[in-house]
Amino acid sequence: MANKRAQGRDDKRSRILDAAIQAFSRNGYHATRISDIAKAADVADGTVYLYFAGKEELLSTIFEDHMSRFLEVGRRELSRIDGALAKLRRVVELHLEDLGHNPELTTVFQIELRHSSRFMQLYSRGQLRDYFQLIAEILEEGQREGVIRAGLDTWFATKCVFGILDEASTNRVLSRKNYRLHSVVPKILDFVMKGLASWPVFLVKPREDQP
Amino acid sequence: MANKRAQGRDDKRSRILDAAIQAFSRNGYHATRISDIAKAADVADGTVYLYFAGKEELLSTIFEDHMSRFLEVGRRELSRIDGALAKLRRVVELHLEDLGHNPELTTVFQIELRHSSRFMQLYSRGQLRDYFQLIAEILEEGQREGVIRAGLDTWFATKCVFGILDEASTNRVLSRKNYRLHSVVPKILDFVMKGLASWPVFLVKPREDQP
Amino acid sequence: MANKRAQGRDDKRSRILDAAIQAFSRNGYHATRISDIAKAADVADGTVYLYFAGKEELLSTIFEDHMSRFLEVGRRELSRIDGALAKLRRVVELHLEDLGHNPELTTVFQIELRHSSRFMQLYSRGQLRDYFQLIAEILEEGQREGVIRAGLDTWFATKCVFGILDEASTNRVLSRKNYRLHSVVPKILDFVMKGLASWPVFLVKPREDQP
Amino acid sequence: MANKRAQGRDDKRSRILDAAIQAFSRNGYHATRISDIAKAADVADGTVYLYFAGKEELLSTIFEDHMSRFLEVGRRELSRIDGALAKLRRVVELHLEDLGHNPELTTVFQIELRHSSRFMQLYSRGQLRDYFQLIAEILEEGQREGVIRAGLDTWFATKCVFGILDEASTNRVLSRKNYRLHSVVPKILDFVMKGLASWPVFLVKPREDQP
DNA sequence: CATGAATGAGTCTTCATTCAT
DNA sequence: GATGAATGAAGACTCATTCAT
Repeated sequence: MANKRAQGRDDKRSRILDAAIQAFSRNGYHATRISDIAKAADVADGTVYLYFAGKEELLSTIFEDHMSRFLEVGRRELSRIDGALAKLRRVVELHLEDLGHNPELTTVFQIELRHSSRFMQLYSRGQLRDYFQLIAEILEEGQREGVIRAGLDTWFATKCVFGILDEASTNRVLSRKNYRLHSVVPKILDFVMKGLASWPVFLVKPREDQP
Repeated sequence: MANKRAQGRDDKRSRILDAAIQAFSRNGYHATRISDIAKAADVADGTVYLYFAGKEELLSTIFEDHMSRFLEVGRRELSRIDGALAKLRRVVELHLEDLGHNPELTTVFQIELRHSSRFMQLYSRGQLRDYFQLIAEILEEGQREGVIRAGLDTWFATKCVFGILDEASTNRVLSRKNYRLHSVVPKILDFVMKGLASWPVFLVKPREDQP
Repeated sequence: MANKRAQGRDDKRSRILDAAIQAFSRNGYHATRISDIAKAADVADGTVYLYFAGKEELLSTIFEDHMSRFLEVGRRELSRIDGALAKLRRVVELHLEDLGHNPELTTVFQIELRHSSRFMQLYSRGQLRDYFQLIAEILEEGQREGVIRAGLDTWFATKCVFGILDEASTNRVLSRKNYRLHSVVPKILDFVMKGLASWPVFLVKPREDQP
Repeated sequence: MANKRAQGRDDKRSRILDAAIQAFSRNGYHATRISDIAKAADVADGTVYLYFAGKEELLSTIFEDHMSRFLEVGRRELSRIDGALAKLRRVVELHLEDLGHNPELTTVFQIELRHSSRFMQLYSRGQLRDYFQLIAEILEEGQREGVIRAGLDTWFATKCVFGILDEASTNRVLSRKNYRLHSVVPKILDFVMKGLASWPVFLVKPREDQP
């Protein structure tokens, strides 16, 4: 009975959260009314406030909940993988796949969340920082393995990698085409690993662009 | 006289636009009221509507105006530069510098603009596409010169480069530190050109990540 | 057992009532939520409705309960006192003391109760009328004793006395100073008995203000 | 033209204020919706906020506006009257008449205003204090003339007089009978001047109630 | 009797936009 | 062209009350 009630609670919370994701992604954060969400979740307007402090918390909860699960899954998977390159590939796949499984969530993350005044806080600390840390550790592992250039500022490189993944995600959302992940992932890895330069550049005048 | 009148118009238009940039960046798009902008521009509320169709157009005009000028300057400068690598370096500099000269504009671009429902349209077409084109042409020129890998999907690579630049801009806005551009630009170029991989990886098994 | 159960009921009822007095006086009737009262009384929200029909009844019950007790005590005490003047003095003392012993109750009576739409009904009938009656009877007794002017409209005079007592109570609440009752009571009696006029006025032209 | 506009402003302000008095007195402060007031004043809801900060300010403005006018008229009239007793009589008349001319205003003052959280501030300072001062000065003048007992605490006596007047006003509102002022005023003056006591009391044992 | 999760009606306030002057 | 007073639609949030357990 207690179980049933607890399930009822979780059930309602989930339904509200799902409805919010749908609504935010379809109509945008500001255009979405609490009453829309409540109606879609089949609860009363006031019920939303039993689970969330307000509209903004709904948005940040969506982010945090999803990010938590993503990080958890990511860490678990990566712990089973050997080799920085293989790990990196998996991260790229997860980043694109994960959001790919829930395109509406992607819209919320890529478009709506950016606007939130709270996003700046979420950005630099909290779970997004954890994600950065996850990537940075892979790069450092790669350096120890020798497959990633020593001397590279791994935190800076992490931001670059994230920028590319983020841009790829945004692209998927905006282009609405069903990007084929299996074709995008290798391209990203190729770029991330080898950059733009053709080898001769390095072989002949490897330090041209370094001061 | 006609000139003077035209200047009067332009003057007012500029003042409104400047006020809008300040206000949007300081308080965010939604928290900014037309009356705030009008007061800061020293015009009546209604006057804003003589120059702009509404609040949203104010935002898109900021984007378009600035992007136009940026592209114009960019194209002019690049036409005087020889060599794809030198051009690429200049683009990176311009991207970061330009927005760097007007940090408030950066905020508007990186945070507020993303939220606009019209941004999706602006993103895929219009001037942002022109900007992508500018970069893509450099990459293609580099391929012809042999300094950039042949066989690289230049449009895809352009998106990657843009993702990195965009992330770098966002970082500057959010970290509020005075990023020293002269230290960031070389790091970006280094990453963009050489990627993550240490050379031995390529020399030993150059196609590991290619299907 | 029935007793115990009844005590349980009364106990809960009392706790709710006490909590309501505290809350109403501290935050005002409208700003007080039923849930505040329930929490302070350590019962569930719904339990409040087992004892009271609603928020409004809580307010009127506070008034009626207290007024009943006040009248009961008042009548008992007065029955043991001889002489209208002594009785009057005791009424003044009781009015100020009683509410004085429970300043929060005073706030509820002086400030919150006035606002109740039901107050108008309570005012003209019910226990407040009983209180008026109590005072009026003293005045009539005084007339029979000869210590109070014959020909005085006792009902009207009662209202005057009440007005003074009420104002004194309000003053105590608002000034938050600890009015010393033993100094206020004689002043009130002095005013009530002798009024403003200096004796010569009466001696020379005693009926100036009478038509 | 400027005049017309200014008139338009004042006109609208007045209409809103009048509508608010009607509405507050008929339905009570809390039950009155801004939209009710706006509709009755024949303006848009938002217009109310161009003239008043909110609902509460509407209430306090009604009080202050009216009290100002009342005090102004009172002071002017009293300056033309000689003798403290005559002045006192006029104050009683004005108090009852003034509110009598606008019974709805009386309801607002006697019932609704008391509930306002701001009333406590208004009570002890501001214009109500000015009113107290007005009465106190008459009493002091009466003491100098010798018609009012020397040694009387005039500030305390003022509160008593006010309490009586206030109670009389409340009575009028609640009883809804058309109190005949010309019969109430003398009764009040009689009570206020002579109190309850029959003369013999004073003549025989004048200080019985003084410590 | 007691609980407290759920309900949903109710409203103040903001502010983009208009238009008479 | 310029003004700024007026408009009125729109919506997040509260909380008294209910009722299934």
